[in-house]
Amino acid sequence: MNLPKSEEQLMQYLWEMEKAFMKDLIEKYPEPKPASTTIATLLKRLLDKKAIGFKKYGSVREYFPLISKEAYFSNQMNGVIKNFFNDSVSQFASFFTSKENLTDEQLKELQDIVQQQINARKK
Amino acid sequence: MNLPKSEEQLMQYLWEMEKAFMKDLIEKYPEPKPASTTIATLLKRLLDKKAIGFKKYGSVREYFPLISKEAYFSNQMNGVIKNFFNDSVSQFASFFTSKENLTDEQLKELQDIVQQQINARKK
DNA sequence: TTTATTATTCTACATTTGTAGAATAGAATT
DNA sequence: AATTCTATTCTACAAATGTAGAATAATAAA
Repeated sequence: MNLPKSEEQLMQYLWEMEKAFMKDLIEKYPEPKPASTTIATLLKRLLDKKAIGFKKYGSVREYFPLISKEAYFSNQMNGVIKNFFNDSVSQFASFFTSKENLTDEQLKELQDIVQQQINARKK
Repeated sequence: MNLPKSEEQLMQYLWEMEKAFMKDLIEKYPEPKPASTTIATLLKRLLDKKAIGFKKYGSVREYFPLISKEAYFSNQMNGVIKNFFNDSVSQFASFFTSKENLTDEQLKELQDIVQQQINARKK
């Protein structure tokens, strides 16, 4: 699933809120907000793609994501890693740690995170 | 600079080759290759966007990237990190190490990479 | 119940993207 | 020189995307 920018943005809000009525979503947008019909269109397109679902409360719909942020993101990353680092995760990691402007603290954090992960696995 | 898939693919080849004549690019594509005019169109669009340039050899053009793979990729990543991890690199790293299906070896590699990076910095 | 408000669907339309045929120009080959 | 091949530009067009007005339905407020 690869969503266009505008829909991804909306998903972002929805992931954040977990579930929301249209009006809540509209509120999320910063000024200048898009027309409400624009948002309605996006919701409809996302429904068609089965990226979101809704539960009816009377006649009002409460929307919620059908694909998790994790799954979606993971998918995006795989694409990036495949395309830019011919599928080598470590090549990616290497690039990431050196080129991405990580501060020393962040690098240290990363070290901890990796260590934790390693510990968590050897059980 | 955010390029559409088809152009990104072409850039990918060009980054790999560093510089290339149109025919070399065509060769890069796997079967079924797109029509040569399709590639020509993409080259033109990339020229318009100033993502690539060319040097003339007689009447033949040798194309080359004007934006580096590093810069482009870095930009992509920043977008992803900003959108998905509200700008927190470590939050990203954490997600990456746990959710991305890293093998134990890859995780170890990552550990080394981080260590190296840390060493490289404390001069 | 009349009116104003909100949510949804439909329709519309300009851009952007993916793809490629037609036309043209220069270069290589016969 | 005539023919063929290659690169490039132009034009074209369908599909996807970004955006929103018009119409309609359902609800809430006057």
